[in-house]
Amino acid sequence: MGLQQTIKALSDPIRREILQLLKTGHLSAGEITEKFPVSGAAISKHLSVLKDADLIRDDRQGKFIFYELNTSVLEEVMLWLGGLKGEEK
Amino acid sequence: MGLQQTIKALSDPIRREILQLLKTGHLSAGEITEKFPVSGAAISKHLSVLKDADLIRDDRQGKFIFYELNTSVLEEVMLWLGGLKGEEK
DNA sequence: TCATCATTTAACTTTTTGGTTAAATAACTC
DNA sequence: GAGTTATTTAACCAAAAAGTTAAATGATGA
Repeated sequence: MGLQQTIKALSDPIRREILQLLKTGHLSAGEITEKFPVSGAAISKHLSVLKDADLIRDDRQGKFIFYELNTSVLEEVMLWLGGLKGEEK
Repeated sequence: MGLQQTIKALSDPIRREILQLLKTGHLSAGEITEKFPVSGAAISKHLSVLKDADLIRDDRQGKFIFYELNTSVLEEVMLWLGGLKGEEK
């Protein structure tokens, strides 16, 4: 993990949109797939990138796998950005 | 420009290091190149990615081209990240 | 157990990215 | 103008990323 993995995960527009979708609450892989013009397999890979970066958590409920947002890891990105703008006064 | 271009530019570790180096002040392309184990041409391309994203500005002084940090464009990234963490209260 | 549904994984293709070396530009100095 | 230095651009290559379809996995329910 770490900053590199987080920023890389954030650098794809579909992945960022997925995160935005999850702001409103958890969604299953299928529900997420419906929102994008790409295959379920492609979305599944995006989800695994996000999961590896710990930006989302998964929760299997029977047939479905629900994904939910985890923003805690964004802290490190914010700090790095803040550091760049010299906010150490 | 826009968020996508900014985050993409930030997603490479060498480019992030270049930005950090420029925190202390402007540096020429050659001075930047010295800090990394890759060719000047490779650094030149990184610099052009950063410049296209408006994260740095260049300033030719005779033979040298000096680069300096421009953090203003980071605002948009911060806002996006903030939005994701639901800081609209 | 079999059929079905939700999702992931495998195998493969195309595009993008980051690197290289060599040639082109740009500016200085003699 | 010729030679030198700083940097970029061109042409190319290899590895990584993102997509596809098809096969595999996991869970449900008749």
